[in-house]
Amino acid sequence: MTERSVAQRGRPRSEKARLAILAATTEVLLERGLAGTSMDVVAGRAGVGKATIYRWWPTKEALALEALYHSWAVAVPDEPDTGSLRGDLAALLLPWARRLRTQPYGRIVAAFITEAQTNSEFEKEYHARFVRPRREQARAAIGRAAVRGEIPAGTNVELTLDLLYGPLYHRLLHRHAPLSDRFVTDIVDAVLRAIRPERPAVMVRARGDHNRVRTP
Amino acid sequence: MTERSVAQRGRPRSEKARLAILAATTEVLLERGLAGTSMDVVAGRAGVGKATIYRWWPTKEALALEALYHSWAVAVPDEPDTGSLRGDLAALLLPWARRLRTQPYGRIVAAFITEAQTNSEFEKEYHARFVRPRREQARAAIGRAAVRGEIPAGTNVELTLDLLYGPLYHRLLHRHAPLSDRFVTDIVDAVLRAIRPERPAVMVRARGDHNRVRTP
DNA sequence: CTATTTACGAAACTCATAGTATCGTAACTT
DNA sequence: AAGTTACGATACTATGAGTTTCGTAAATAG
Repeated sequence: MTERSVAQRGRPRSEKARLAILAATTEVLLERGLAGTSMDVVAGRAGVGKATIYRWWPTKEALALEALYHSWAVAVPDEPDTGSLRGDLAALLLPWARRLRTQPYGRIVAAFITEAQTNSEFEKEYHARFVRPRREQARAAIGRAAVRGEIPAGTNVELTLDLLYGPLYHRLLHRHAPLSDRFVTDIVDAVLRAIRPERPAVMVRARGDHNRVRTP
Repeated sequence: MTERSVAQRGRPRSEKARLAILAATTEVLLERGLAGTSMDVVAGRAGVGKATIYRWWPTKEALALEALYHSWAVAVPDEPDTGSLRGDLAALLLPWARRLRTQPYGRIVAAFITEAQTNSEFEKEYHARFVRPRREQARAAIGRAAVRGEIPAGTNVELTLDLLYGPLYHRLLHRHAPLSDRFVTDIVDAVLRAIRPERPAVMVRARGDHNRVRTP
């Protein structure tokens, strides 16, 4: 989408302007939310002309999406394999929850979700950048747990993912209670109890790791 | 907020106009979403002047909130007591999920959630009308189950509520999968497994009702 | 019946902002 | 040096939320 052919003819795109625009956008987004972010303010703060922004991003929403994605692109945990599903899920969800509560990201995410309801191009990008990767990581962790025999082979994976992420988004968006570490681990524990084999083997709770649980 | 003193002096408020405004608003909301709903169109379709709308509602968002609430105010199940937590929760969640999938309510709810992030007056109203009542009903069902001994007395109720509603909102808003009846009952079953006593008594799955489970 | 009060529909208005168009200039390739 | 593309600045268009004005309608008070 922002690709350029190798052999370019005229003046090359200014990388400095590009980064300034992304940084200014994230800044204003965090200060005022998406609706409160005006393109004139972004252009002014980035020290560029509005036309320069619109040459590379079709809409304010597309710019905002890429800006937030860019600002989050630092330090992605990437597939922690702790040996237990509990550890893997905590490793995925805890850092995410921690970042979410450092700044008012909730209203930006809410605005993205709202935009995605009406703008299918935006929806595609939003899912590709913010939703699918996280689900894939959790799906992989669940897959490893199934291979280890830690959970039944027939586990409903899609349901499990929704049970994990649903409550997190719920609190992020409805703000009826904090996204605390405790909340995250409570969700993980609850989901593990829900999908664990019916007749729990000997292993019943150690609150630490549990290795190898055989399902009948 | 729309209250009037008993002894009124001038021309009384037109109930006909009020209902026409609410109906037109819901109609346009469903057709175009909140962002696509213009006050001129609502006024035109309701056959009223814009000033009449703004005399009774402070903003478009406040009007939209009341309009959707009003359109949903018909047929509220109200505290089903089926005798089992599973039955009670299904009775609460299934009709809601069914209504949500009959029309594009998701984008309206998304817009409400987004507005609530920035407008605290709106947030208060949104919670009072759309969030709190449903949570209260589910909380009551969980309370009855605890009294019956169906679930442990120490159950984390807030967590349980988020485990129930979170996944539903998640699919409503992210639209990665349908809000099917099956999904709803799967959530309920999973949550019941999660909060059921550790050492499951004899009762292990009947997919029907299960009455009275004694916790050690 | 008349005066007073409040609501009404219509229409013109203000103001903010997303997105476009124009312009003169800068930075690159051939 | 010529051609091409990007740049910042600025003026512009279009849309829509919310306000104001106006003449009129529906009620109450005396």
